[in-house]
Amino acid sequence: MSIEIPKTYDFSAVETRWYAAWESRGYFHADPASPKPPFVIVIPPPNVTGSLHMGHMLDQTIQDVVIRRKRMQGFNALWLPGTDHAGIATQNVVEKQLREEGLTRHDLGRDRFVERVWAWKRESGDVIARQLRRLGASCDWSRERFTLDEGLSRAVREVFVRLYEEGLIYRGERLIHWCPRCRTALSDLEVAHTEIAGRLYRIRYPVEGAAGDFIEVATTRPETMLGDTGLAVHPDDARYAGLLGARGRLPLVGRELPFVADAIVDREFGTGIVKVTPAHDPNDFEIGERHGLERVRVIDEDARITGEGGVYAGLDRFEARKRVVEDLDAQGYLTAVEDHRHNVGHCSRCRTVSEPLLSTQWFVRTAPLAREAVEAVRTGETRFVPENWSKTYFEWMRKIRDWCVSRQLWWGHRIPAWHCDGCGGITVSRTDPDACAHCRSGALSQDEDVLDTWFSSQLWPFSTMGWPDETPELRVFYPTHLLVTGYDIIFFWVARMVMAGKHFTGQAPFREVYIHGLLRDAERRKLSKSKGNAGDPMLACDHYGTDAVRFTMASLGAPGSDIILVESQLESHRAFATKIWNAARYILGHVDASARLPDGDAIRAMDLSLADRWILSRHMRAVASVNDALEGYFLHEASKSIRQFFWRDFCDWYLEMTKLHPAESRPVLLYVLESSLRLLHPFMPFLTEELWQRMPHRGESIVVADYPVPRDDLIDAASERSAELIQEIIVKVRNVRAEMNVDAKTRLPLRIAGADRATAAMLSANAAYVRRLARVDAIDFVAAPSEARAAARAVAGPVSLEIPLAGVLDLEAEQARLRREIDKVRKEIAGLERKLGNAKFVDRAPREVVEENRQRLAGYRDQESRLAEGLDRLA
RNA sequence: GGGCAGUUAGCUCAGUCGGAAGAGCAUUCGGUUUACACCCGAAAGGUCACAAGUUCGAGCCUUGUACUGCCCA
Repeated sequence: MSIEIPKTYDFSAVETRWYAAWESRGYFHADPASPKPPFVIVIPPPNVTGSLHMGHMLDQTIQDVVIRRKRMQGFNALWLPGTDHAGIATQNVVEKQLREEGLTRHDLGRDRFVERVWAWKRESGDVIARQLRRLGASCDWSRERFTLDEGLSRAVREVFVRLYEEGLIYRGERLIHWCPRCRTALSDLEVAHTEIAGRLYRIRYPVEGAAGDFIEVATTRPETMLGDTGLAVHPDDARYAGLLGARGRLPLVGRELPFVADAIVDREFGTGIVKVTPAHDPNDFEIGERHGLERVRVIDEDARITGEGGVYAGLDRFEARKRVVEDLDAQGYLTAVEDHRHNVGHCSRCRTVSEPLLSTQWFVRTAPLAREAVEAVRTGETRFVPENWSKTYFEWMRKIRDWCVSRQLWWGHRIPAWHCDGCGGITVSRTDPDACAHCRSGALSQDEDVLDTWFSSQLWPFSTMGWPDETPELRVFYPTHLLVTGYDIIFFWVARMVMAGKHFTGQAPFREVYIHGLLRDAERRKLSKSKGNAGDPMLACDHYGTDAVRFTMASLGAPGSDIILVESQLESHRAFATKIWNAARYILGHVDASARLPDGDAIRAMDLSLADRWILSRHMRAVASVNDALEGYFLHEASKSIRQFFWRDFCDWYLEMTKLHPAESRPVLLYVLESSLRLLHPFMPFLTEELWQRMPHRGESIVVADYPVPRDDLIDAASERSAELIQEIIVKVRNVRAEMNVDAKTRLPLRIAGADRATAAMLSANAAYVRRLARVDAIDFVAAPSEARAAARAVAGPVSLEIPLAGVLDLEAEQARLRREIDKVRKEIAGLERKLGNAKFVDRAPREVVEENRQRLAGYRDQESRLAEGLDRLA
C-alpha cells in the first residue's frame, strides 16, 4: 500500500489540528532544570488593546523562525509571551465604550472603572493569545505574563522605590507635554511633531518711555501672549543692544515686560526679538529660568484660558487665538499675518495638539542610567543587528532628558507615594504605609497618578522571570539571548530596557537585538490602524495559508530596512506551499506505507545514480547556506536558498531526472524530502508537520526533530559538474526546439562532438537524461561536427551540439540565432581581452584571478570558433 | 537645523571578502511530457541616480551633487 496524500492542500484544517497538538504535548515549555543550554526570547508584548496587525506578524514570524530552529538544534528554547497594559490606549478604548453608554469614567469612580477595564482586558488578551497561536508562534504559554500582573507590579514598585531612594526619581514642577484630550502628562517620546500649515502673526509691542516707539515680534501662537513676561534678544545682536534695560508693555493685558539677552534667540527669525512665555513654551521656560522671569499660566489642563487671561478666561485655546488676533488687529497692534509651515506636537495616541504646560510631575533622572546603558552596547555586551542601529541608540542616549513618568490616568501602576496631610511630606514605600515617614501622622493619601506604561515594559525581560526574587528562571533564562523588534521603538523600549536591566540586574537584558524594518503599504505609508491600512494577518492567513504568509514575512527584506508588502508575494509563496505538497504527494505516492526512512550513512553506502549524487550534494549546500544565513539572522537569504533548492533543483531537475529510475532513487527521494521538510519547518511549521507525519520519519514530531546539519561526505563537486553539463546540454537543445518551433512531440536526433574520452563516457552513461528531458531519440558521439547544412548548432561547455533538422530548419532564423549567440560571446571576449591586455592587471591582480580570467577567455574563444563554424555550414 | 537610511530589470527587492549583475512577480513565445496550470519549457528585459576620485579592477571604498524616506529638535 502506497501513501495516499490528498490532491489539494487544505491548509486551514491542517493548521488548526497541529497547533493544539504541539501545545498539549508541551513542546514549547522550557524547564529551568533542563540540562540543555538555554536560548531565550521574550516577546515584545503587544498592546492588550487590540488585535495583531501585519507588523506584528512580521515580528512574530522572525522570532518563531529563530526559536523553532534553536529548539530543533537542541537548545532549551524559551519564547515567553505576554501583553502590555498600554495605559493611555486601553483607557481610551474603555472610555469610548462608556461614552457610547452616555457615561464618563467619573460616573463610575476609580475602582469600578478599573474593574471594567480589567473585564475588557480579559477578553482582548484572549484574542491576542489566540491570534498568536494561529500564527504558529511557539510560545511557552505556561509563562504568559501581563504587565499589570501581581508579580510584575511588585517589580515595578521595587524599581520605583529603589530609584527614589537613590535619588533617581524626583517630583517637581517642570514644563511637560500635556494632552488636553487624554488629560494626562506625556513623555517627550509620546509627542509626535508633524509639520502643519499655520500662520505667523507679527505683533507690535510698545516700548516704555519713548512715545510712539514699538518693537515687533513674530509668533505662531498669539494666544500665549497673555502669559508673556518678558522680551528677549540675542546678546550679540547690535541692533537691539539699546533695548536692554528698557521695558516693553504687553498689548491687551498691559503687563510690563523686561528685555533680556539670551543666546537661545535666533537672530534670523522674524525681527530677532521674541516674546517670552515661560509657562507655555520649552525655550521660553529656559529663558525664564535663566533670567528670573515670572511664570504666568494662562492655559489650563482643558486647554482653556485661565483666570490670568482676563476677558479671555474660559475660552478654548483656538477660540482664544481668534479673539486675541481680532482684538490686536482692532487696536492696531497686528502688523501682518503670513502663511507659515511649522512643526506642532501632537499626542501620539489621539493626535490632539499637545500643550506645553507647567505641571508638577514625577521624573526619572536618566543621565546616570544612560551611562551604564551606553557602556553595555559600546563593550558589545549587547549587539545590534544590523550593527548600524547602535548609532541611533547612542545618539538618543547622548541627548537624553529626564523622563516624565507620571500619568493622570486610572489604568496602570499606581505610584507608590503617599502625601501627608499633616506635614505635606512624601512617603515612598514598598508596602502601603500607615504613617508619614516624616511626622508619623496617619493622615496619608496615595498619589493619584499612575506610571507611564513603559516604566513597567522596561522591566519586561526580568520582571517576567520573577525578579526581584532570585528565581530559577532568572538564574537560567536571564539575560535573554535575543530581542526582535522594529526600529520605531528603540528609544521607547529597547534603550529603557537596557538602562533598567543594567541598573537593577547588573546585566544587559539581551545579548543581541535584531532590528527589523517596518511594513508599509503600496503607497509607502507606515501601517497603522488609524489609517485603516494595517492589514489583518488573520484574513491573510485565511486567504493564503499561515505558512505562506510566514514565508513571505521571512523572505521580505534585509534586516533593518522598510518593507513593502505586495499581494503577488503572498500569492507566490502560497504557490510554493502547494508545490511542496504536490512534490511530496508524488514522491510518497510511490512509497510503501511500511517503508523506513534511510539515514545518511545508508544513503552513502548505496549505489547512487549521477542524479542522486548531484541532488544530495546540492541539498547539503542548501543546508549549509540556510544555516549560515540563519546564524546571521538573514532570514531572507535562508528562505531564498530553500525555495531555490526545493523548486529549481529538487522539483524541476531532480524529480524529472528520477522519472527514469524512480524505484532506484526512492531512498534518496525520501531522504532529501524529509531533510528538506526539517530545513523548512521553522518557516512553514504546519505544512511540514503534516507531510512529515504522513511519511516515514523518526521521532514524534518535526517540532522536536533535529535541524539538518550539512554532511560534507555527501558533497560531490565532480557529480555537480557532470550534472551541470548534462543540464546545459538539455537547456541548449530545448532552446533550439523553442526557437525553431519544433513540435513538443517530435523527438530529435542529437550529435555531440568534441567530448574528450572521460566526458564522452560520462555523457553516454547518462544519455538517458538528455533523451528524456530534451526529448531527443538517438545520440551520436562524433569526433567533429558534420558538414551537414540543415542542422541547428550550439555549444555546451566543452562540447558542440548538432541537431539535424532536415526539412524543418528555417535557415535564416537559425543564422540569426547563431549570430546573436556569437555576438554575446564576442562581447565577453572583448572584455576579457581588454582586461588581460592590461599589463598592470596581469602584474598586480592575484594570480588565481588572472588565471581564472585566462581560462574563461580560452573557453569563450573556443565557443566562438565553434559557433562561427556552425554558422559557416549554414551558408 | 542635527542625525540616519535609501536610489540596482516594468514592479517589489537581494547582492556578506572589491574579482563573470541576481530572485520573485509582471511581460513575450510554446506547452494536457501519468505530482503540480498556484504548473512545465524557452526567452526578453540593466548607463547599478549623477559626477569626480582611490584601485590592475568599483553596484560595493572616498568625496561631492540631486532626489526620496525616516528619526530627533
